Amino acid sequence: MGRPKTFDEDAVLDRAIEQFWTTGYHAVSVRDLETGTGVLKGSLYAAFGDKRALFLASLRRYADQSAVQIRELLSHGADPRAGLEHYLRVRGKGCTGPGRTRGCLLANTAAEVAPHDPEVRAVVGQSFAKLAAALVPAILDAQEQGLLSRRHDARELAAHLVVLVQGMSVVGKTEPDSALVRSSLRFALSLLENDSPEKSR
Amino acid sequence: MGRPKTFDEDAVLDRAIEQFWTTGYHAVSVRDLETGTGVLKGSLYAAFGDKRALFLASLRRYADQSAVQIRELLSHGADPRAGLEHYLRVRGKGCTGPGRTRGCLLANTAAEVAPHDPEVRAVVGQSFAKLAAALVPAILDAQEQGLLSRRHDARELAAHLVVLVQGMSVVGKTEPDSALVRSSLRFALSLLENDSPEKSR
DNA sequence: CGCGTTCTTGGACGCTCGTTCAAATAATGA
DNA sequence: TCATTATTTGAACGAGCGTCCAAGAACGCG
Repeated sequence: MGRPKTFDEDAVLDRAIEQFWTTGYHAVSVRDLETGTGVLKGSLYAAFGDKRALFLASLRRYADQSAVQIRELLSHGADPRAGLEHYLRVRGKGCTGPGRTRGCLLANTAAEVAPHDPEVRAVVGQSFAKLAAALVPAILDAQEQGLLSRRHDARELAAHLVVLVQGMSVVGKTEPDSALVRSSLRFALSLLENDSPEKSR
Repeated sequence: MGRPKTFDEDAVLDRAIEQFWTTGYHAVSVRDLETGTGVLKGSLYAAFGDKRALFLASLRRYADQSAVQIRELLSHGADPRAGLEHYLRVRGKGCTGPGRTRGCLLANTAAEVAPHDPEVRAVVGQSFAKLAAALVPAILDAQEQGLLSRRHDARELAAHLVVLVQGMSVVGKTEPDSALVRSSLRFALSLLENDSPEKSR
């Protein structure tokens, strides 16, 4: 009953994600969101609440999509080590090149909004923790299969990779094709090479 | 001649740095800067131009201070390797703990402003490049003295550390004492341990 | 065909933003 | 002492912000 909605909420969130991602939370106005999503402000407020609530919904959706994507990327290659390498390569390519200076919405939000909004902070923090948690089993599997050196602790390596990826997404925003990002990516890939003389079990 | 200035421009910049650092560029208003610096807006505009120019001046000052600080930190210990370790430790501690969720102004700016302002982007990008360039000789020295494995290319390791430090400062903004930051720091420190079986020359 | 209900539409509100500027103030040199 | 010059001061401005809401429009149902 009643007049039907003329838009799909998830589709609107996807458009809002794009805007918050490329422009930042404070720099995007509700009028911008109006034209960007194609939904008039009145309807936006009716559907989502206020600007902050719309942002939180967008952020949560982005975080969920990231969690799904990392699982896809990790299961890409022939073995766990190849999955890890693929994840790093995709994340690295994602923040170099023209039009690739948006970085990662989670990193952008961590920098701009997180310290001043506990709810936002929780979403971003938990998302980072989830990313790291998703890397750990891949690392352990690779180590058990003798594809990856046991020199490093799996949890520490996972944390390191998460922090590194966020760093790449931030440093990459200063240049369309950052030499720093490319070099640090190459270094990270070298960490995944099994240069240990140990045998697999 | 004329009425003398009642404030020191550098001191005002230091206060402005604090505000932009903790609150972000867009979220700080000129009224905030007025109260924060103790200088009325009319004088701020007379001395620095507009808000963006004041921000750029603050950012450049911060970047200069960072360049000085990294040299101090690197020359801290007994040898180049100890200097690198000290640099990492200080940067790591700097983004964990209560009241330490401001991160790094350069990283914050890279995330929030850099993509939309070429001049800002240049300052931040060059600053990152300078940090990496400052790390290279320390790494090379440590390798030549047999204190650091030659397994890794010095330039790549330097880039990696810069990106990692920026990543720590971003991830650290989501928690007062981030386990991810601590773990990734521990991992980075393990990279600096000379576990290579090679002899120094 | 009304009736109830839900969503859309866009004008309006109060507020704060960044910026400007004329008047007031405090120093200098003659 | 007084004209000159540089700085301070705070009121004022237009623009844009986020938010609200009354009126209109589109549906299902009896």
